[in-house]
Amino acid sequence: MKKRHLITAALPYANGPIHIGHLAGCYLPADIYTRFLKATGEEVLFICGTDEHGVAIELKARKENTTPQAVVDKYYEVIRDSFKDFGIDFSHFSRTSRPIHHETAQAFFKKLYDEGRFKEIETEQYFDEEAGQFLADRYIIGTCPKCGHDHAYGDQCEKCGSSLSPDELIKPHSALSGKAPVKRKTKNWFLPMDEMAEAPGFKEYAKRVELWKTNVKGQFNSWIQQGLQPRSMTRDLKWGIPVPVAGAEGKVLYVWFDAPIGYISATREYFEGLGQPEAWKTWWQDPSSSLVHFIGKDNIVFHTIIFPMILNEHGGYNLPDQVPANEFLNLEGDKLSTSRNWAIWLHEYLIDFPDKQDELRYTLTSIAPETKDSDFTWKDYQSRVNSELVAILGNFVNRVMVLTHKFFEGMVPGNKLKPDTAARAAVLDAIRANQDEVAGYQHEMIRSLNDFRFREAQATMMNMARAGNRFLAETEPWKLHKTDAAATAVILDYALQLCAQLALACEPFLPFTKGKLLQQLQWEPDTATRRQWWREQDAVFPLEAGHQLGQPFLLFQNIEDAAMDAQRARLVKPTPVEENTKPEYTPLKPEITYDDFVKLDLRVGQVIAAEKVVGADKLLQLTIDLGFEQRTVVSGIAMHFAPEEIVGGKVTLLANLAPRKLRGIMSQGMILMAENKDGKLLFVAPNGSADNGGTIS
RNA sequence: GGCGAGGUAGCUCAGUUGGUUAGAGCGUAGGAUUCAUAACCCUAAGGUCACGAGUUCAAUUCUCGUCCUCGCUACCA
Repeated sequence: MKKRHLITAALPYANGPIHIGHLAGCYLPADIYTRFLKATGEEVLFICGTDEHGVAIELKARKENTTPQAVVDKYYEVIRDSFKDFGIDFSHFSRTSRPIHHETAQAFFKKLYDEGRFKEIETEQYFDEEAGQFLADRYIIGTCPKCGHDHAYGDQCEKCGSSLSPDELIKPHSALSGKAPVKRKTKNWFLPMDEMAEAPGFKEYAKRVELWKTNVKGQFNSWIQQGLQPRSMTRDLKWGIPVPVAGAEGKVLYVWFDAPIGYISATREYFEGLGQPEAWKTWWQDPSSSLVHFIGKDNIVFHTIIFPMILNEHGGYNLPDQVPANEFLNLEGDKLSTSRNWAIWLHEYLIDFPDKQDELRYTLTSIAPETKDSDFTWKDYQSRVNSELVAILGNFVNRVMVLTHKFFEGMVPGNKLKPDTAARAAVLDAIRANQDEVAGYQHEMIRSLNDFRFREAQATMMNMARAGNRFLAETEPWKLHKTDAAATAVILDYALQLCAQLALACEPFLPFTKGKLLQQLQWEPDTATRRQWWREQDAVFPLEAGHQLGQPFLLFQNIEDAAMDAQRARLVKPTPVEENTKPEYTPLKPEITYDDFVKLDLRVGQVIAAEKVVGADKLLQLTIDLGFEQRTVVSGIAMHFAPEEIVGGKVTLLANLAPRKLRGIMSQGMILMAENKDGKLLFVAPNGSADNGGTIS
């Protein structure tokens, strides 16, 4: 065991919020492991932050008509708060747009550059002249040469599944401007990974990979055996960290170069905040520190090959000791998808299930995709909560608390009993047997945690509560109390000590429950007690005779069917990929004459009042000012706009449309709306200061 | 296309360095019980271990092939 443990969790990409798949695959295991190590008294640092660069964020900003900075600012906060709410206990949560990260990443690049580690290679890349930038393969669209699908991407055709290069596409055009891209020469800096794989430091590191999880080892070996190719560490993009080299204007660092370095800059930032600007080096460079990366399976190659290679070439850094990558979590049988909104978002979950963080943590850990993809269903969630958390753990604690209050006024009754009758000897035997059983689980759980088998560890923790329930069934203190109060006292004393151990045991998995349990026990374990239990693996019986317990309350509540039905109803079945990504243009209508057009009386209007139409989901009742008069217009835009956000806005009104009653309200005209491909409505309005009532032609 | 991982009870998952009856939790059925959120506790039923072939005295486990799921894919090997 090394002296200190640096734990990282994959930097979440700041183009959307966090969903249960992220939590189950990466952040929860990392948090459990960190909490476990801390409980044993180890020195631990748990580092994370948002990854805020790259082409996807640039495109999202463009699509939403805002800036990349605004996008990342928004999601940085959402993501940070989600983690906080779920008790993901980072030592520090940073972001890659901070100056300290830019400096760190640039310094890294500069050192490798100055030492001649990169290869400068000139290639031809597709360039969008109108957008003024180079295009990633994914952003070139054209007709698939194999199946004729007219919306194939430059890297792959989603319809027939064939892999493509942009050159193969028929009629290629840019996803940004729609124009045909041209080829331009550009210079980039490549990491000669084939050569670097032969470096002694890397070869030494490769040996330890043999001991890692099969999925990780498999991919690692696959890449090494196939032979590595040089890979560009710079990109022709705008949004990112400028390449700190002369002649590299307009180029940024490849996100996969800069993102892992984010672990380092976040560590630096953390210690600078503590006023110890040099302390980060101990964690990254002292060989007595271990480095563990928690990631999802999509990140294996970067964390097991590219980043270690960069660290090794830079020199002076520790290479990872473990990369326990998980597989993926599905939701109700389908892949999670941010773009298709097939997900359970953490911030939304807490609105519907306030104070039920541990219920989700428990479910996700019990189905964590440790060896293969797994599936989250609301039915399963309900079952885990009701028949495990409520029935086993919550119920055991409640039974013990209620019995103690009933028989001993809520005081720890003490454990002194002589085996002076056969019945009493049997009670003491039962306690001893149960102690042995629980100690077995304790050792097993700690073993599992050390081996990154968190699902198994959590199940073993629950076995302790099961043992508690069995103990009560065997000793039946509610019966015995009528004949032997002294024997009943020792039974409940032991059961309470078991509750205290459960509070210790559930800490990595269920931190909120741990707090509730301690509150009921009116007990706060000191570091030595925790450490003794977790490290030396001795059972501890910390509650002293006469100690006054708190009032019992339920740790968990049953989840009703109705709540699950509501959640399932909320999930929108994802549409097939091609339907969603292919822009569908409505066919043109038959030709009309100018005379047809002039029949329309279009006017500039202004919304001066808006309210929801009672009993209608989609309708807003608007009052439109036309200068010379005010109109009441009922418009089907309530799903897209809140009344208060549109008051004051200019609109285009079709003013001579025959009035029509909608939901009992006479609507005098129609508001013109544009619809984008996501089905979102946008107002069509004059872009200057047009007067209300002005004509439009 | 290539490579990697996976396909084991109704569900979620363990496991097998090849060897008699393949495990757990949940769900289901039966029993027992009433301190406890009709919860707990005990018992039982449930599986040609994706499919086909091969090696072997013996294959769910090793080899090859096929099908399916997921991930990665650097002009793709």
